[in-house]
Amino acid sequence: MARRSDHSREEIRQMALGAAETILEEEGYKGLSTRKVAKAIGYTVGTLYLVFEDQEDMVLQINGRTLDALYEWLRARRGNATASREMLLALAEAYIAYAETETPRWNLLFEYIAAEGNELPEWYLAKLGRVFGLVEAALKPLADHSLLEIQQAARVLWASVHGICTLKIRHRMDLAGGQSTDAMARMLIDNFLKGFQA
Amino acid sequence: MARRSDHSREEIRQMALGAAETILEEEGYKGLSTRKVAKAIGYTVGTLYLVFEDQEDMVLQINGRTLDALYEWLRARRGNATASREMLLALAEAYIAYAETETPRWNLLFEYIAAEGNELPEWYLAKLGRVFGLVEAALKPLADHSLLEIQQAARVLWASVHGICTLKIRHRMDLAGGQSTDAMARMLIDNFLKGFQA
DNA sequence: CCTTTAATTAAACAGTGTTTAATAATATTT
DNA sequence: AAATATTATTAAACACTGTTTAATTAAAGG
Repeated sequence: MARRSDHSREEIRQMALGAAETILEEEGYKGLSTRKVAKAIGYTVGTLYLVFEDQEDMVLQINGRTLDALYEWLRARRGNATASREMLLALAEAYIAYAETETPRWNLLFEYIAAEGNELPEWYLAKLGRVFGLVEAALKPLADHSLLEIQQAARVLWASVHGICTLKIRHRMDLAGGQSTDAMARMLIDNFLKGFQA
Repeated sequence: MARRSDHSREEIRQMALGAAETILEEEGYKGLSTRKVAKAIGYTVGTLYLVFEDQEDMVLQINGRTLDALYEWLRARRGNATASREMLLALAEAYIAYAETETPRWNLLFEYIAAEGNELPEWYLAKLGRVFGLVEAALKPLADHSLLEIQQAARVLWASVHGICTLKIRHRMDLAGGQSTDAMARMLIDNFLKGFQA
């Protein structure tokens, strides 16, 4: 067959991404394959290569949608506290909850490692920046710091929460003295903020 | 052929792990395959399955050796400062340096995700605990805290440094306001400690 | 109606992890 | 020493994987 045009390219792209997300959820990120995605949308692998450069590109586009979803998830859960501390705690808990709820998608977010030299595309960095922005916004009330300092603190804090989340989800912290991930994030934020505001 | 017994099982295991590490270094963790390892040591895949349960088991054993190497690396570089801050900074910088120097091996350390339910084996958790122990030791001089508090702080701090390292190496922080990873770790440790000691 | 265009597929290639039965070199027993 | 039992090792198969290719076929343009 040829030129069925049952669906536009954009439609196929969206269908593929949707199908990939379903497979991801059901079989984990190692169960994701081009053939499965193609079959799920009633096409062949060849068609996928009309819409994605290669599998890495597909993963990157899934990750783009995940970043959007994560942004909305965090925004909906950050609360409306005026105090930095409360908002940061809410963001951290929301981030951890997202990782626990959507573990395979969250894993895929970090599975993709830009191969030597080929950096992440602009549109992807923009989505990433939007997420960081939420943390920056929460830190803004601390007026006695420059914008740069706040940007940097946001990155440090966010990366740290992410690290706690990672080690917990990958079972790297099943050792003695086990606190909950939330408690660890709280310990981090409380102590960091005390130091940052001093 | 059969029963050559050129090498004992244990010898084959060691040879395989060594070969795997070389491949890892040269081709990254996606270039690692059972067939390549087998070929490198002059055997066939079948022989590998006499020595490893499956590829996941092989990865876990590589990771075990990486944890040992990391432990020695950190121990050799932590310095002999009496102050917690200086030792923690040295540890953090050493950890980041290790990740940058041995990126593929370090990546593999977190690529292995225990499949639903099957937890990490005891011997692996022990090796992990030994690494955490270095951080705990650095925090011990802060006498005004219980052992439990120190254990918890060690985990929080270590996870946080790891998070910074991850986001940097996976290019998730190529955004405005770029500080060096070391500077971020310093910011983290300084602020956290100020809060923790208060 | 015929020709051009391009969407779609089937098939191939080279690789992967893993399992199987066959092979051949060593131990053990006779 | 010869025959037998054992087992290390391999070759081949199976069912996958990502990716590329040429062939097909439906629709668009003239």
